[in-house]
Amino acid sequence: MLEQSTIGIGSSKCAELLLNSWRFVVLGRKATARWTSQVRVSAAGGAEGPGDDGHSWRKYGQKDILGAKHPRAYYRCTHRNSQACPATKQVQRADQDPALFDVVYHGQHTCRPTGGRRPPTNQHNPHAESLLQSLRAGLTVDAEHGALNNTSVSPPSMASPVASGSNGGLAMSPYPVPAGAYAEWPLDGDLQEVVSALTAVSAPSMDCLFEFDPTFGVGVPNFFM
DNA sequence: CCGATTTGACCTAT
DNA sequence: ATAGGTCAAATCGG
Repeated sequence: MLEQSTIGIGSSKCAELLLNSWRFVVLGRKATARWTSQVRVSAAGGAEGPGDDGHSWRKYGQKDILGAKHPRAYYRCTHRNSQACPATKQVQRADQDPALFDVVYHGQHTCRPTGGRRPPTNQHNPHAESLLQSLRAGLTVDAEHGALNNTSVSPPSMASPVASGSNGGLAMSPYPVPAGAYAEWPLDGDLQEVVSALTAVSAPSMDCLFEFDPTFGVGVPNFFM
């Protein structure tokens, strides 16, 4: 189900996830990063905005940004009131490519997707869990503690390199993915692998899960699904 | 009717 | 004063 390939993992780390017709390029954040993460999302086909990332958001504002061609939209978790979920995100269309959106996530979701009973988020492996959750949602989280316990994860299974420089990523699915497609994301086991691979790649850096080279030329791990 | 979006005003840090 | 972020009333849509 999950077919992953990693290419030239070097000092430049930039993860690119291809999910159906959505492409996720995970960028990095600053050293002081807390729970924020940048994700560049491209909507394949003529989709209008980033797809559903697994959470329900409510837009609460929009601003024109200096120097940016397109306005930035502000969203917060729909369950902010009901469950005091602090998660928010900002979405801004990239200047050059109108099909690209930069999405910045802030905070972790503490809301329960389906009114469950266990305590807000989990206390067990905040790191692993949130990472998984985030990956599942199509984003990534900046590690704010170097402690990103890669301890509990299995050894990375770096697949053999694939000459990918090519299908930049729209080939898989010609049409936009309907909401709900996320239900078909890899199972935890697979995600674990992804996570471990990613953490392994960037483990050396304590502040950032992913550091990225603005000129993301080479050494880009790719994960295809 | 109710919840989400729109939009200008308001707030705050630089 | 300016820019970025948020509030909230009006509006929209199911």
